[in-house]
Amino acid sequence: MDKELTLQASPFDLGATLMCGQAFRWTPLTNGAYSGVVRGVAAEIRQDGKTIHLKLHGKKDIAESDAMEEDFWRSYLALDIDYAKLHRLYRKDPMLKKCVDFAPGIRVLRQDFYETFISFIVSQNNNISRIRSIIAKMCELFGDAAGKDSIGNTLYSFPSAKKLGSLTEDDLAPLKTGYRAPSILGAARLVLGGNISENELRSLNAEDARKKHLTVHGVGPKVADCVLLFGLAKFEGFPKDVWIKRAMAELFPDGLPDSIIATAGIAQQYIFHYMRSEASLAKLKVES
DNA sequence: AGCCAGGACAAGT
DNA sequence: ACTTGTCATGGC
Repeated sequence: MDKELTLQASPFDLGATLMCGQAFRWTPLTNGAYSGVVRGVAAEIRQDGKTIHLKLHGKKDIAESDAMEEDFWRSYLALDIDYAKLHRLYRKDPMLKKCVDFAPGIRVLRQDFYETFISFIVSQNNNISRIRSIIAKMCELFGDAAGKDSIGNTLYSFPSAKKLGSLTEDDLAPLKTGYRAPSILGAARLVLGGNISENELRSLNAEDARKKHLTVHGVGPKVADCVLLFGLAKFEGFPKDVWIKRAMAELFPDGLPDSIIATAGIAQQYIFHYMRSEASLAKLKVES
């Protein structure tokens, strides 16, 4: 089944939102669109001003999935959240204003819990480029063909917990995930066995959901907060990776205002993107 | 060619 | 409760 949708979004920056490091499965095409697979649905998405165009392809088994529906994508892209209001709050702090103003169109996506859980276990002590390539290969080897993008590349779904959990470390070897391999398999098996349950986690408050995550081997404070934020839409999650630690030390020595605690993770994404962008600009300057 | 990366963990203070 | 060494791999 194929379907096209349009959505209205403002403020919104599709490219920055998909490529800022919160999601690893969107690929820029030469025509300015991005291709990816979300819940088994092969999608191509592009932005034209305030309009978002979506081309969806769902094979028979998922043609009835809610991921083929407009409401799903409105939620996925966080278009139901009043970002203008959040921006007004964040801009009360001068440094946070600077971060927001650098890329105000970034939104925190509501991604699939299980995919986020596995993906951020892969992410530990790893760089975004390599995380993307590892996950791409994982999907190619163990996922299912979900469709093709407009230039003919086959798009693969994220492998199910059932599939991933049935693998051995030898099976995973081609991914070169190093010491993370046991954690990846273990996490998939926890989901498969119901010990880690999306429904249960959603019913918990952020603090308890975080504690639950910390019981999983390979999941520490940073990954736990990424899953809370990106996979469970618990916006209190505030992942502290090396960039954020650097930003807190250099840009926010007095900490962040208490007023943002409930949505700290959304603010975090502006800080993260600002910090990484500033660093790459500085590097360019040195090399010239 | 090294340094670094959306870190976690165990062992040691 | 904090600090430190170690871990596999490849991007840059």
